[in-house]
Amino acid sequence: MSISKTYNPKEAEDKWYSYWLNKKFFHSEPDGREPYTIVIPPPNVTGVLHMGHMLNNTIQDVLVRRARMQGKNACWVPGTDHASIATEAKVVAMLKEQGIEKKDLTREGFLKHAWDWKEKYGGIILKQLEKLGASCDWDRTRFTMDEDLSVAVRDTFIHLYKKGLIYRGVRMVNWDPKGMTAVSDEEVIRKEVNQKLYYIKYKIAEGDGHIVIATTRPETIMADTAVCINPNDERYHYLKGKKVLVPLINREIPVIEDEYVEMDFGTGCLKVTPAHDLNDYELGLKHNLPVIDILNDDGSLNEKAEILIGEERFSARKKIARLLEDAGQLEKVEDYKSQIGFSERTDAAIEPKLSLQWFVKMEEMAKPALQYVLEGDVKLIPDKFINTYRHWMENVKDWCISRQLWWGQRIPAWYNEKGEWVVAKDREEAAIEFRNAGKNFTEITQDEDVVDTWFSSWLWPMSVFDPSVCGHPEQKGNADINYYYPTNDLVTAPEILFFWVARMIMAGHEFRGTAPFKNVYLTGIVRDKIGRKMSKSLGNSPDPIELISKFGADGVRVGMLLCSPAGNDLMFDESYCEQGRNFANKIWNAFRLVKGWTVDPELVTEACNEASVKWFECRFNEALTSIENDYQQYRLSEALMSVYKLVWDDFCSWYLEMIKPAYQQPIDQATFDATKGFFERILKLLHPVMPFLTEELWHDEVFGKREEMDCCIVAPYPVAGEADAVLLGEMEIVKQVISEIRNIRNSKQISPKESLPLVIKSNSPIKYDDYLGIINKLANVSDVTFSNDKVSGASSFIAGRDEFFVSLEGNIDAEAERERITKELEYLHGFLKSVTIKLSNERFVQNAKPEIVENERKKQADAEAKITILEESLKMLK
RNA sequence: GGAGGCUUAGCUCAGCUGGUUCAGAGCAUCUGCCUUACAAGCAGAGGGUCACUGGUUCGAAUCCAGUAGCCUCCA
Repeated sequence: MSISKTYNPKEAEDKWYSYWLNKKFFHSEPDGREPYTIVIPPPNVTGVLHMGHMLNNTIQDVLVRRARMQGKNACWVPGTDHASIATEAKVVAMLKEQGIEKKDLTREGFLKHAWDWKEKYGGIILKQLEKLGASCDWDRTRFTMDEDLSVAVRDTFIHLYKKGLIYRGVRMVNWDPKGMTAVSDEEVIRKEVNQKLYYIKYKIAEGDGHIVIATTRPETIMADTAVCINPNDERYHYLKGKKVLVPLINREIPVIEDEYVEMDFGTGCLKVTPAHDLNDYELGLKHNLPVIDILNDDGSLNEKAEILIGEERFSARKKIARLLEDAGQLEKVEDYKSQIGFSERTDAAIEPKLSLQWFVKMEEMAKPALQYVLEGDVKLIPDKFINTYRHWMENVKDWCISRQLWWGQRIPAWYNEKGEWVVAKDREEAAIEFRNAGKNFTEITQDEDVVDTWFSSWLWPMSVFDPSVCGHPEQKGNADINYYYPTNDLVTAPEILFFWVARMIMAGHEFRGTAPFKNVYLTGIVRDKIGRKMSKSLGNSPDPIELISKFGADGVRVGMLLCSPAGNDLMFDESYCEQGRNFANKIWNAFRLVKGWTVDPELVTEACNEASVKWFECRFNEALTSIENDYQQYRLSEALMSVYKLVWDDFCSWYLEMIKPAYQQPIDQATFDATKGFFERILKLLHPVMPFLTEELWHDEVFGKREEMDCCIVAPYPVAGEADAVLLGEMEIVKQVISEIRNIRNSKQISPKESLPLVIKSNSPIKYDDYLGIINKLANVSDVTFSNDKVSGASSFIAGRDEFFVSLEGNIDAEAERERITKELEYLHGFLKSVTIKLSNERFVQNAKPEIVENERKKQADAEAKITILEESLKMLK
């Protein structure tokens, strides 16, 4: 093994990742052990690794590795989703660069390009995950458009259609004019935008005068089919029953009344445009208004607009404003802020549009899905998300699942020439369905649209194991799904709680009768250190792969976890990774120290080494208990911090210093063996977080020859044993003594090489003899003597109930000493007073729990004892 | 506009069912150290009116109400 002064991660990372792969440690097959399963939230196949993935996958890997070491049959299933809009957009853009227009291609031709693209660029992200150390079962890698997963989607569609849970209808949908497809509510991102509010004059038909209407969308006036006033609005009573003329095109439209109109917004008059606004659409339905759709699918104006035909909607807006102004029908323009929806995938402003689409009824499916969470069968971590989950599930809207795209699973609906349809798995079945329904046909055509990507990913926890159960609740399923499902933990972002997590629960319930996972760990959003969301456009996101090469995968993993409380956003900063790298280096060097020792088998184990070993054993158990507790509550960052302190402070700074032999001196066998044992346990404890470093050290010859399969990745995870509280307490006092002596040395500028005489006046049962070696080694004392008297002219301090005196050459500064003691006395008197007041309060003694009162009495006694000691010391100084 | 959350040291966060003079951790800062594992280090130190105002209680960072500021989701 190299004796380099610093840990070099690169070498270890490549070496051990391929070793693990070769030995199939990541691969899982059902067996008699308890399973532990995670399915990866499938990243977008077009995606590249970003900080959100780093966080998310680090957490999953920690959970999986720990479960594996605990002897469970751990299985982490990786894969990607086909991201229909995003991928199609990328492929379209790529083709355009090559001078090919999508519209010139057939569906098959386009799909061939898309698959080529996917084979070439897709799945980069999975390769990147390997660099992070992700222990996914790569043999199980799935893609949402795999043949059998696509069949699952098709059969699910058919099943839900037959059950009456899928329907086709004309509804107002979110139209993405750039992607030329409908998108679901969840794919619309609302942003506040600076807009203008145009005040437009509408002439009153048959009479004089006009009314003024405020709108942000003047380009839609040609689609107006009414003007609406509030019936309680006295200003407009004169308009009742009248008609007005749409400016520029002079079409007559009625004035209607509805309390929906807010009297104090704008002018109190609302133009009603049922084709281009959701609320207007509903108003239109209520008042039986016609619908005039003036927009093409790409967002340009069509012939129904009568003017500006072919003009794109935003340039049309500007032109209309000018036309209105020229016609004297634009009263004024105001600045106005409002929320506008944008397509998550293309960032185009969403156009509310009426169209014929396929929908999933959500209400019925939402009910059981809500129950799982409310009853705790699915735990959300942290649980503050339960409220939002409930709110969404109780107000759920139907899910628009059709997409006007080619990349995805085609909707299994078939039409005859009359436009009548059946739902069936293929053309032959469709023909049978038509015949059964008594409908004629000469030709059958399949629906041109595909289903939403989420309509495949909601099946993910089932389809990765046995796609054939999707759409077939009667199917028992194969051995895999019966073993791995339901999975244990899902790690994902809160922003997809509804459109993914909730729907997976629905699908799981529908086809397996259980929720697909037991715990959902919701990570925060990764922000930069000034709190901005990391994004490509801001350029504030570090490249994860560069981070790994800079700090090592282990360092980055530590860095991610250090700043990631569950459910809270994290302010990421590279310095966390630096801290992780430094930690790795610390462990590396501790190992170098131990490795460098020579053992003398003849050497008798000294009492102080024995005490040190006993102490660290207890300390390890104590820490492990608290670490386990943290893990159980998914407090990963705290678990890591406890490990960090156990290793750095307790093991390196205290334990190793306690047992470290003098320069070039040998160590005794028992202490050395114990230390090696501790080191192994520490490596195991660290492995889930720092897999590479720990595996590297695990195989060092210091531990003897390892069998081929004897690897840290599968080493049994430590189990906490007893921690002797008395011993732990005593060592705390010993450590305090050492610190005090170091302090005296520090403040008096005495070199560490100069040993100091120590007198102990012990008032407690602690047997300092056992610890003298330790004190001597760490504080460099000589001539330790026990005494029943105080030592005058010495620096003194109290640890526990015992007094310690360090005589210094030359006189001590009596004045300073007096001041120090006086200060401490002041504090103790104050402390004692507060305790005494408490204890003399009858209501406290009566109401407080007995153990708390008892504790107060102990505090009182301790304080009194200390005060006595200090007062005596003070007298001696005078 | 509706719902929820947050506010503790310079920064990022702990603080479980109120109970040590309870105010904590890590990082950063400051002071000494090249002490043969580690300067990516060692030994120490300083730093906070627990957002604000009231209330409940023997006792409040912790429970309740209101105020302010920030964030998220929904309309």
